[in-house]
Amino acid sequence: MRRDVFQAIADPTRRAIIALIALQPMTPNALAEHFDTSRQAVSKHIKILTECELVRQQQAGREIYYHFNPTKMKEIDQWLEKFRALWEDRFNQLDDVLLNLQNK
Amino acid sequence: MRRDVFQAIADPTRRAIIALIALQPMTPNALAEHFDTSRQAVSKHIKILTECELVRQQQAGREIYYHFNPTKMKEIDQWLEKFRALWEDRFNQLDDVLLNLQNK
DNA sequence: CTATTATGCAACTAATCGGTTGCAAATATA
DNA sequence: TATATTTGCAACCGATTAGTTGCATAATAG
Repeated sequence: MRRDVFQAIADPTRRAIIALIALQPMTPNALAEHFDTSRQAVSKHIKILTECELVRQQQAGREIYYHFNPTKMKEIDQWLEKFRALWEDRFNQLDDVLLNLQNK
Repeated sequence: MRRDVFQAIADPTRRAIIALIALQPMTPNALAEHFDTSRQAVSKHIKILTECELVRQQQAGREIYYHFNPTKMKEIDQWLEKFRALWEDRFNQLDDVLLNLQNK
């Protein structure tokens, strides 16, 4: 199934999973303890994150440690890049306004 | 209805709408011409974008011009900020690798 | 005034989503 | 070997999603 990074981060639970494993790799069971849902539900989220390569797995016996893959997050950053100039412009305009107020 | 910016940008059509009106404010009809769907479908996307304040409207007679609101996009940027250090670290490590290769 | 145009809203629909439970496979432990 | 643990997969379910069509409303044009 073709997965999209933007769709992957749309869900708050998935964003929380990303935030957790960004700190340290975790197993599905360990992750599930942080949420109010079943392990299987968490596993489904992990599967989606894996499919769009936001997450990588590392087998350790019967346990699987899931790692965060930061490079994939750059896709979002690159998309934002196009608009960053716009809100920075807006800030510059705000700066001008504040400057004008000060000069009065 | 409570809307989430992350959910709003999850849909590719909505991202395309944002990209279009970021260049210049547009009416729903004008927007719909860029897509392979009905005007009403586009209007529903606009509604979602408006609810989460990514888009603002300006009435001009019977026409409504929709504007992009860049400040709301900052929410996404701020969320990314937490992870930016991680992929920059990764780049630094890559730099080290390249440096070591050069020294050989 | 009448017709046309631009828009939003409501109702319906198929597909997807996020959740559940049950089960099978593989590894660790007693 | 027998049992417990960790995990993924499949089937099912209710809610949500993105799309459609039809219609009402308001502003413009003839």
